[in-house]
Amino acid sequence: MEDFSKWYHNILEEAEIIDSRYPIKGMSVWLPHGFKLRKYILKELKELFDKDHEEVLFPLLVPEDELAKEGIHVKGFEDEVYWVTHGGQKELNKKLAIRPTSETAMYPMFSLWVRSHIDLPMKFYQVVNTFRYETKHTRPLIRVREITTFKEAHTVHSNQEDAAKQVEIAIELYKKLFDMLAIPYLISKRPVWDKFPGADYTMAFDTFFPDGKTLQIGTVHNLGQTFAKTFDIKFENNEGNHEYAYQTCYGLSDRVIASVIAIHGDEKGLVLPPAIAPDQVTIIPIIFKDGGEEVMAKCNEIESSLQSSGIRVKIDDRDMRPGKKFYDFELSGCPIRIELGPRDLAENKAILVRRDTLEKIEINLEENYTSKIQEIFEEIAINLKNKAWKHTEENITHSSNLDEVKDIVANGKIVSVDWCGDEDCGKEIEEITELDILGTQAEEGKEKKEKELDTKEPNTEEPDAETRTTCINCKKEAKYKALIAKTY
RNA sequence: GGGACCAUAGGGUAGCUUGGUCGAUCCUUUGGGCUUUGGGAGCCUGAGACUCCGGUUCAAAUCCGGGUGGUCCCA
Repeated sequence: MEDFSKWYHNILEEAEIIDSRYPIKGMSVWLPHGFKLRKYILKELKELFDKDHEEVLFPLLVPEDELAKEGIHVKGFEDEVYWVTHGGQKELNKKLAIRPTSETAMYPMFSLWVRSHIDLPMKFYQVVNTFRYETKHTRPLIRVREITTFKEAHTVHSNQEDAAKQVEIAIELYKKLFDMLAIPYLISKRPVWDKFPGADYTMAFDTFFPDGKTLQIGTVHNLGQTFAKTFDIKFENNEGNHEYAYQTCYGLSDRVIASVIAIHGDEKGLVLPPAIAPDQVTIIPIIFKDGGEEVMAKCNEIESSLQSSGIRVKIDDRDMRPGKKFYDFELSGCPIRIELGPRDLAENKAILVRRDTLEKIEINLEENYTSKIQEIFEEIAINLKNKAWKHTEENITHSSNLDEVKDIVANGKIVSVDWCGDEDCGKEIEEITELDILGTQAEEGKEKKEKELDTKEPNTEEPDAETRTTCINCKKEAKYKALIAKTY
């Protein structure tokens, strides 16, 4: 893409996703079309989470003393917190923080709720807005001061293993969501210096943007007992002793929506996976002076037939020429359009065009076109996913020469390197390359290798020598595959 | 954290260097009317802007300072 930044700002406006002209830095207005897109993404997300989480809603404001309780955590956020200091003209005795995230709002309540191991696990989530006083350049839906769509889940467990397991469960949930959205992702364990403030460790999802940068689109944190100790979240175990609970939390934001737009969109406009498209089918009547009523009648018939199968349909009956409607259809990202004019009516057929390939398909209106359309939805979803993954995978390069890493990334790629895992060495790598280590993929790599070994003949020659690698920087034994990229 | 640049109708722009001829250009958008509809129609007739605050000056879209908002680059 020539100038991604320009394209991105443009499409947000033209496709009526948001209006970023709201006069406060980093805050925008969701427009009807964007709001619907957001709504259908949230619908899918909630369906996933409602299976074993409870949705709740906590207040926006957090008392100063609660926010300040967890030292490491507050340090990570203190420069970004908005404060409510006045009620009317009167200055408040206790300042109130506008949540930058809700740990400190929720956990004092968790302390009241958790009594016994029988209460555990507890799994909650909420979708709310949060506020962060970003000093860097803001970017609509990507770096904002009001995160309007912050999905945060918080779980409480009676032992370490369950918390660790929950991290894996959350990762699987996120995978499902991103697969549905056809968004490719790289999962890695964030370096210790880049984990969530207060967490034991952070697992992160990054996606690859058309401009060659990666964007963090989801994180899963194992909080261990840190917050439980700070907020006194204790339970009585089955031996009658009191123990601190183990916690996890994991979040998603507007960036998920940004990714759907940025990754699938093209020069003509949005391209949306059918599951979340505000309109799934647009019917465009081609009307001439004579015979307009018959055409409209047929369009209405198709509309109600599709609607009865649960498909979201719109008839574009605006008083304009069809060409303009075709362009609008392409801009909006609607997966399928159906053109119907007098010529088609005479033969009882219609022209169907799919947005992802712009391929024209003739459908016979006497046959079961509804199931045909469902099939095409499937194909579009698969096509978008394959295309996006292919693009991501093609842009990951392995390197064992630190000097070339910077250049490779400058060419818009992600580099995977072998790394020892040492903090000082890692920071040195970041300094030399002037880039970020996204994280390590030890687990995935190991799994892959095990699989490969399984399929090989049992007597292959010394796999140890093959798999032994040295750190790209310090040349000590490498324990991890680390990803290096230019990040947002 | 540091730096550069920018701000003119809903969107994109010309004008700014050298203050006056700006009653502000063009494209798009948009109200009304006629006509038209298989890829952004045409004609007629209307509508719509100098980011805010302060300064310099006889005179500011134009020069100066600040605020706000935006874009990009570097750490």
